[in-house]
Amino acid sequence: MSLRHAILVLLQDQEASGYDLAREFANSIGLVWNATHQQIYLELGKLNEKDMVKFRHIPQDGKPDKKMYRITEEGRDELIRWLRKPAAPPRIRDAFMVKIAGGALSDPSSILRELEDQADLRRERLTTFEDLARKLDDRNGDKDMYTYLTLRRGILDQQAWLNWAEEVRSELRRREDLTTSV
Amino acid sequence: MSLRHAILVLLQDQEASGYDLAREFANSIGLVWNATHQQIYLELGKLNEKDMVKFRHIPQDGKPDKKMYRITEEGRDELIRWLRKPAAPPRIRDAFMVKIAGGALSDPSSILRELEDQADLRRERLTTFEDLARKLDDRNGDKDMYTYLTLRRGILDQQAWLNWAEEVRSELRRREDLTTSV
DNA sequence: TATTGCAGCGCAATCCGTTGAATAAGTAGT
DNA sequence: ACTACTTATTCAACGGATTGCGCTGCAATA
Repeated sequence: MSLRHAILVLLQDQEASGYDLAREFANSIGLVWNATHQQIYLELGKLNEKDMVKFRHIPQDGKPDKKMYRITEEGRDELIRWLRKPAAPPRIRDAFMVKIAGGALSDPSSILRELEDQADLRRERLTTFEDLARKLDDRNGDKDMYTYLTLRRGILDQQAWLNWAEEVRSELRRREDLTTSV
Repeated sequence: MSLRHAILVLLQDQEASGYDLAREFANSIGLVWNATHQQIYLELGKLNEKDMVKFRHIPQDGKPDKKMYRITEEGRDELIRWLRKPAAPPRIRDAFMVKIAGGALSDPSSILRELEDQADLRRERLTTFEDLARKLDDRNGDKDMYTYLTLRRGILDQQAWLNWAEEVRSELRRREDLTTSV
């Protein structure tokens, strides 16, 4: 239940609209916490009711009005309270891995096909993370260090995944060799 | 929404009770898909209504009766249909990482403390996965290969995490040196 | 001119998931 | 004798999340 806290973390640095936050969830924080715009707008409403954020109306011409949210004292208190207590380990729910575990039902070629699709995705992520990390390489402020470490987490994760994919390929090839040589 | 399919994968090999499945979710498949027993019982109920599984009553003396579930033709069809269509990439929701991203608010020492707790957990998982993988090292059947690959995924994942933790430690130390030398 | 996309917000229905508890009887340990 | 754990299933309540839909209006593109 910490979409809430992810939002508060983002609002710490700057005032932002729901839309802004949704974009950041699609990029930076999305690395560690996913959320859609509906969820975000809903949560902002709740946070507002609890006085953890407040907003000002910004009328815009042409575009619809927007609400620029900022964190309040109560919000910051809540965030700090949350930071203090230990986080539950993330629960894992990886559909693709379920497929692998039940792989004996599929044929190897279709597994390999999907593996490559997933690998493309990971490679893409890897390069974007690496680019972002390179820009932060002269990390000075505390804040930069923590975003750098967050990115490093993403990078190591993608690399581990890609290494695993390599193992899958060679195992499946090994198996093919065994069966065709019979 | 593929708790369903994870269950079907497990039922493929053997008839099992909800309780059995819950245990397997706590171990083997839990590596890639987490679920509690309540969820499993509920899902078994739904699967039964849709005729994707059926069960027989086993009265037991001493222990309460159990329901042994097995997969049906419809269940197998559904599973195969699902295996064919591409899996959505898993959504990431890692509370601890949210803390890191907002780390500038905490003090480094409390971050390090929690890091070590999480690292303990990962190390523990790593050794259990490695033990299981060693037992499968003469992997022959297709099925064994896929469980082996699943385990490898878990192993590489834990290792990547622990390597990252090492980076966090040295970064935080570096930072401490900088600030204390001022 | 029609379509697509972006910026910006929201509601409603439903589904999924979590928490917490209840029941029931055996077994193992202090 | 008391406690705690294991086997085995189920229910109720709540809150979180997802899916699908709706609105406005500008800018760009085909």
